[in-house]
Amino acid sequence: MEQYGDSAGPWHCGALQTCPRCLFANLLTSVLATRGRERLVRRLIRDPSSLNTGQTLRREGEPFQALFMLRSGVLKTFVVSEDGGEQIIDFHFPGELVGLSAMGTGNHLGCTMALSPSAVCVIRASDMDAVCKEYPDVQKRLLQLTSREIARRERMHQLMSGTRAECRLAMALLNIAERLGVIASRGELRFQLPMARVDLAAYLGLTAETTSRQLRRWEERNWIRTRGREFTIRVPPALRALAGRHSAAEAQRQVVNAGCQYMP
Amino acid sequence: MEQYGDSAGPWHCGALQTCPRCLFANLLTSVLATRGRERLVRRLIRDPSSLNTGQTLRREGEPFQALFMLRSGVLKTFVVSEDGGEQIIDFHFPGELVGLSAMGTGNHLGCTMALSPSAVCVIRASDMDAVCKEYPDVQKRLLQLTSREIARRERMHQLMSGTRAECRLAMALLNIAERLGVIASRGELRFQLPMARVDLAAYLGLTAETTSRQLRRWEERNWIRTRGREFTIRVPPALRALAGRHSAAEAQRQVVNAGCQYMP
DNA sequence: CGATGGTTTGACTTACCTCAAGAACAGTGG
DNA sequence: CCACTGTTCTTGAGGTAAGTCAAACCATCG
Repeated sequence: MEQYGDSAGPWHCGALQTCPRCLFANLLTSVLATRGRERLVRRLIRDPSSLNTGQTLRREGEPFQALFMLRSGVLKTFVVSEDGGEQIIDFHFPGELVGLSAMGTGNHLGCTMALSPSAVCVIRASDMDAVCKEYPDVQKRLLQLTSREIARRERMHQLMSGTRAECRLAMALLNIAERLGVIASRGELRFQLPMARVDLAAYLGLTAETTSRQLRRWEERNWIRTRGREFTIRVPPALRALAGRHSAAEAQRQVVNAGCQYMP
Repeated sequence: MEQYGDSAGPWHCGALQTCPRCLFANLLTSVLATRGRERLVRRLIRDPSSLNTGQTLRREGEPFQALFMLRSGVLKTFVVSEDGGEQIIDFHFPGELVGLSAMGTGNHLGCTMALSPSAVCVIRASDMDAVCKEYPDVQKRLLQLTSREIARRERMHQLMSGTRAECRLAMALLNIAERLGVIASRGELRFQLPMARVDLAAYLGLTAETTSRQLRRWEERNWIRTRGREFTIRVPPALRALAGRHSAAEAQRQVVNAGCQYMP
């Protein structure tokens, strides 16, 4: 594995250096030989740059001009409703591509802001276009990623349509841990919650109070441990059970009795 | 405008005939000359086919093998949770592409079922792959559509994170009317609700009872008129107001004071 | 040190869910 | 055509989870 920049976390890497986990891993993997990739990266990443906490990456309604690959830090995308309340559409974690939803419509739905000091690679739309035209495989990979984003949002919808606050919160915490790349040690998941409770609540369609109370209830049961934003999920299976493992292959087979006529 | 097949609705068209509103409009528009398009369509649409109410197009977890373009009818995609309850991920309306979310992961998240007699164009993944390789512009268009799907889901998330049942329902009804292609006559929107109340409720994370009660409340105020599945939105602006027009450009500007450093 | 913004906690209210029973409706078969 | 069954939709009564308002608490930072 290549050498990273200084120690701002596992995802952080030097300015114009090759970036195996971010861009390479997600966009160019198995597309080109190493030599070609490096050249391509130089062409795509024009302005590797950084944001301070609270700085915005883009505003609502702005025209789509670039994709962003988040290297380090965490972002949130939100819209502000008439009454002034924020509705959080999504969080963004290191290694994720930001702005995919704006490619189609041509402008951004919400405002994206840094929740912590963050570094992004800026991939201009025009550059991306040119590269895609030249290397169809890159475009195909981009299509795959975009499709996967829909799948992620579909699962999110599933989560949100579960009425109970418990479920939403449980699932959200597990999801965040996963996207942070947290690895279990002795069965526990330890991580820093990257956003304020209010944000987490707004994301889930809850209030900060309910969130807080729910967390305390779990803490009493020793399922989790919180100290400020320091989180430990001590019994991940408990939360997973709450989140409602929606596989249910058997139950489904009982309900759906009609045959599928296209997929033999 | 070209001649359609028999009168199964505005979207319905003959079997292997050119299909200006469905596939052409969405996937091949402004890509190729008319001659080329027709040939391409023949290559892509292998099995135009139909489903009866209750038949499934695909099951949960099945591998991705084809995209579907819905010509007529309405579909729902859902997963069944452990307790046996359906969670509805999405509805699909004529002219829409079904299965985009499975391209990336390689298999389908939920089960897709017809809510009314439906007709679909089947576009095999292998065919699509080949055509995309040959015509990069087609792939680009597909990417755009996929991206737009994310945007749609993001708005959906926004809707779901609004806690109130009122908002969700209002927004959902307007959304359905829009996707059905309903045009206002004398300011009113009349249409057949294509799904059962239970389904609508499951989609929104509500119960059928709350849905029913909410509708009655609106009916008392003369905002809507329902007779079974026959719907009339008599005062669309009223519902739109409830749905919470989340533009709020001014409010946003107050909240977000940090400058945007990438988009001049 | 006080100011600030995030977090917790409490008391109260309300919106929504649950359960249960009718009412409307469609399809079926006599 | 009319009882039938089953399904969907409505309506009601009652309980509970989650929202609201308000105050106390707790870090962080100037």
